[in-house]
Amino acid sequence: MPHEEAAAGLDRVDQRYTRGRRALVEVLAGADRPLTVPEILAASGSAVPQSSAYRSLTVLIDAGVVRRVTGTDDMGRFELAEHLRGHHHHLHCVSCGTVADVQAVPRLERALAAAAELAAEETGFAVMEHRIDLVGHCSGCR
Amino acid sequence: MPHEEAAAGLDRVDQRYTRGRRALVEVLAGADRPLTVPEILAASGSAVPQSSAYRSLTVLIDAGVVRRVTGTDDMGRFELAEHLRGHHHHLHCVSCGTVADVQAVPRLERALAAAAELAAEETGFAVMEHRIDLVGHCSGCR
DNA sequence: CTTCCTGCAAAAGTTTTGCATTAAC
DNA sequence: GTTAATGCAAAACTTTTGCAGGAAG
Repeated sequence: MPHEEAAAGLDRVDQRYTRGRRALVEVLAGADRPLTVPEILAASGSAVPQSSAYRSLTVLIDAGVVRRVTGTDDMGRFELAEHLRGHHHHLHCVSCGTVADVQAVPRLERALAAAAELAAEETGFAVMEHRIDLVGHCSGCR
Repeated sequence: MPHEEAAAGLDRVDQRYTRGRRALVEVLAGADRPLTVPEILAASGSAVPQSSAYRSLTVLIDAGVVRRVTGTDDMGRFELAEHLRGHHHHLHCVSCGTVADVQAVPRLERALAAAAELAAEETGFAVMEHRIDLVGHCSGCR
């Protein structure tokens, strides 16, 4: 259970670990892929109203507990942050929009880190993280 | 001018290259980064109404002329397809949401292509394209 | 107790759709 | 001339916000 980490993260930004926020973390911890807000609401059994979900997700992102992922459509998808979930990348399905998790490949990670640094130098961009996404058709949509 | 390519692409999917669609292609051809729909509308001087812009962009994507990019926020951003614009990647600014283009690095591209193939084998995903995005703060937001 | 979070409802913003008109071929 | 794209207006959908009530520390 990632509750300790979540509590610690919230504490860092002077936020409380309330019942609603705990429910959100629990839903995300039980998912094997990033979830949309409608999916989160359904999974929590209407224990969390929309507005609180959006507000709490924003807070959790701020606390470094949750990460927002954008797919091929423009619908917010949410997952636990890397230190709670492990480093991985995403497969985006162009037909149904679903995002699936995929394990990171160490060799690729090293190459990427180097390239990101290079790109940062060239552009004056302060790089915080990199993303590699593979886009295509998931097994269900083929 | 990418008009010939656009016309050809539309022809392939039995679509007409109309005045409105030409205007959209022209706006995107003149941009150095992916644009949101509001930005596109502003740039075209209200020559294209919202609904037509969305409808035409969908058609142009279908024709392989335009590509949709998703940033850190959930707002659609559009740019010309790779064969009209050249291969490149994106820098996403987490504070203002702007997406800037960045030239691709050949060495990295090779590593990525190999990794994408590997990931495809492991997951049963039919990979169509890969994306590398760097996320951070742009020079204006630092 | 005091402060912050929640919940409802309504607003704001982007994207989609129906239908009559207009333009493309 | 026929078919398909457009333009307007209004709907649908996700996300944001105001404000009174309730929970957390």
